[in-house]
Amino acid sequence: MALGKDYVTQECSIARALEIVGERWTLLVVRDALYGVRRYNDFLVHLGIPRAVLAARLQTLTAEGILEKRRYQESPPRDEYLATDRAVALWPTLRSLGLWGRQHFGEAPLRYFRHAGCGTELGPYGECPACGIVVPVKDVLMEPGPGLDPDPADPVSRALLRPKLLLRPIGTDRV
Amino acid sequence: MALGKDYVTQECSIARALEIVGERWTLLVVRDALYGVRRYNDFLVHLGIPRAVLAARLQTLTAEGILEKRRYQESPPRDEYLATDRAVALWPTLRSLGLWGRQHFGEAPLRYFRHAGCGTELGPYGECPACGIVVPVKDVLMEPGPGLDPDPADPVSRALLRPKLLLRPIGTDRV
DNA sequence: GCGGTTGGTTCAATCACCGAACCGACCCTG
DNA sequence: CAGGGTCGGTTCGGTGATTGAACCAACCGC
Repeated sequence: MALGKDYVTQECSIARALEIVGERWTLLVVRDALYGVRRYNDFLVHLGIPRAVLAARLQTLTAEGILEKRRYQESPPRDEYLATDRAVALWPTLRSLGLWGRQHFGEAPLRYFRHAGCGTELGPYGECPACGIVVPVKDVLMEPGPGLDPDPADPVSRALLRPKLLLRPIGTDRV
Repeated sequence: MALGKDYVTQECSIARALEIVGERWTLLVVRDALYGVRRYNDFLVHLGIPRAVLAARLQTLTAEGILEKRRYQESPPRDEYLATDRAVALWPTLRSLGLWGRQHFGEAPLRYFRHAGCGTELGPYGECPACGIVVPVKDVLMEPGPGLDPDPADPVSRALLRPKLLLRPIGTDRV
């Protein structure tokens, strides 16, 4: 975020956070990372983001320690971007933001998030009402809801139709 | 948010939410509204936002039902912008975002948020650890922390140095 | 040798944001 | 009743970010 003026005058942790994740697309990239998207091309087709912007966001997110660039094969050299603890720590924010969007502007739920251990749907703060604990992100099970297009075009959306644990890499079933 | 391309392809409540509050400055305007800022000029000096951008944000936030424009005096005609339920519903998001910013990128806490009833500092989800309840926004007491500039320039920041309940209008002690 | 995949970079056009100036309605003061 | 101040904007030129399309390079499999 640097558009002539940043939020430096704001003495506020919210402003500090928005300096880093407040740019366009950035929070959606983090969301996808938590959903298990890891590769440049998968982010690209799933988000419909311009390539240059995606490259810039991945770079700043990596520089800020929110994603981690890791080589997963040597020949040809290929890197993937993994969600770090800082990205995982954004889960409550993303969860409450999504809940707000659905309750005030959405219709049918698009995705359900459950406690993988017991199947109970998460409460507003990511807690499991049945178990009385805050569910770790890796134990959150994501399932498609009724509002979701059952036959999306891109393979990443299609992979996300199947129930999956957050942070687990998507199995795109590439051909 | 309309820059040639919006987030319409995203079937996601987070994307829906970001369409509305994802633009630059928007979440800071909502934050200020929760802090008790109500007037155009107070937003202006506190945020340091360009006038045209502020006018645009206030208009869209009003149109989306997040703020409510209300006349508070007739002559000269003056309006104020009040936080609606939709703005209040963003409190968990702002709270967790601010917490994330402080824990990962901040140093000393800038503001404390306490349960007005018992004085206990709020937990990460806006709950009172002592009382075991989620504290309603109007019962949240905001107090300055050690990291805050003790003598800020603008009168709104100065007014926010005193402990105050969220949503209560700031007393700017205007001359 | 050829086409395909992956992960980018470059570039012109467009759009949003910035800062400063201007404006109109109203008030208060002398 | 003229002059200055406040409040809540609008207008406008300049700058910077975003976009979409094109290009590119390394490598693979055939």
